Amino acid sequence: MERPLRRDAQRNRDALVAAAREVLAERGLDAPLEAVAKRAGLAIGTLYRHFPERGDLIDAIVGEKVTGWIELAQESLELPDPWEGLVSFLERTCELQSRDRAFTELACLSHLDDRAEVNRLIERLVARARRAGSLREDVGVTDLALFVIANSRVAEVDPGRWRRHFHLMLDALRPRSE
Amino acid sequence: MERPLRRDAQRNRDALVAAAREVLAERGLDAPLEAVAKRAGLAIGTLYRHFPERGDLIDAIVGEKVTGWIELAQESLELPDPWEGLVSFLERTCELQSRDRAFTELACLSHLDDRAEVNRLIERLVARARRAGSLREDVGVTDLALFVIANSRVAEVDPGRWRRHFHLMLDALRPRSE
DNA sequence: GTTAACCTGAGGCATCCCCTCGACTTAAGG
DNA sequence: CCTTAAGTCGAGGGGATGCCTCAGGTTAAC
Repeated sequence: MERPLRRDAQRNRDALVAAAREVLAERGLDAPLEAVAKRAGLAIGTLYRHFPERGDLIDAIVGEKVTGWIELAQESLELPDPWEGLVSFLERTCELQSRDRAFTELACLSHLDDRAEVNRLIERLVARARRAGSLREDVGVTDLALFVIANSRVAEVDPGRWRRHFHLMLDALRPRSE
Repeated sequence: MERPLRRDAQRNRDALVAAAREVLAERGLDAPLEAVAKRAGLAIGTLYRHFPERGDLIDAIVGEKVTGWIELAQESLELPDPWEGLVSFLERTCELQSRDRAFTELACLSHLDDRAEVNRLIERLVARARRAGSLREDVGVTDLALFVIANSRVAEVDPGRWRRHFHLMLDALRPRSE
């Protein structure tokens, strides 16, 4: 049923996806599709041939990013030390934000269904860290969300300094008396 | 030389400035001027009669906001307790951000000349708090700027919770051992 | 060589915001 | 009142930007 794409068509399709990754990272989820085509060195018509609806291309990229984020959370859960696990997740999330505007948008500004999955994992990261006494007792998932949201602007405005801010915030998460 | 405005003209001019305050607070510094006219219940032509260049109206509002911010810093410096002074400044700044998008933009995203004045005052707030031992030694003006920048996004995305985030951040500013 | 698949990019459409200007309205002074 | 200069109105011209289509030229594949 599914005829394979002609070789050049396949190459172009791949180029479009790669270009979309770059452009969305730079300009966010509603970057103009013409910028994507241009980056891929193709005409806008070609883009529409492969992805007739705006959603098609964007969805592909968003899917990738969400999957990547979920994997990140899972890997962090597998780290033996609970505190390190939590820090690893937060730090790498913040780093993604500093380099990928589209990721930032879906991480803190949108309300995807897929976020539910990540939220569950974050809850486990938090519960584990708290049980180990590494996290302030009154800090919950919501607070970490605020944390990530806060970083999104810092990373945007001053990409060279988000890490400094990040470490200050981490200090706020530790229990008061050691 | 300066004929006074006709009474209705003066009333309209005032209405425009008031409308601009509201609209800029809601939509940021580059809100469409037509929204301002509409809010004032006037036609766009009237707005242009009073403020022939875009800058004229915006500048008036920006001026107000900067002045207000400087006054806030001065008041905070006059509080007897250094830590309270710093907190007061930060908290009221964050609160302004939560209600005024134009303020947010000029407070963390732009590079006005007038910011110099505020920066000097902030430096004094910081120096004073540190001398009193209320502030972590390694925290400087830059860190507070990041703090304010961070809040701007939190206040935008989740206006009901910026205060919670604010208090967590304050904890990060205190010296480690009490 | 044939042909179906593919590529191209100018251009029509829509949205948004800028600002102007000629016709109309009204405050203010006599 | 009446005059008139000051003020108001809002349709509309102009420029950006982005979406998407389609007629005509190109090329992979057999």
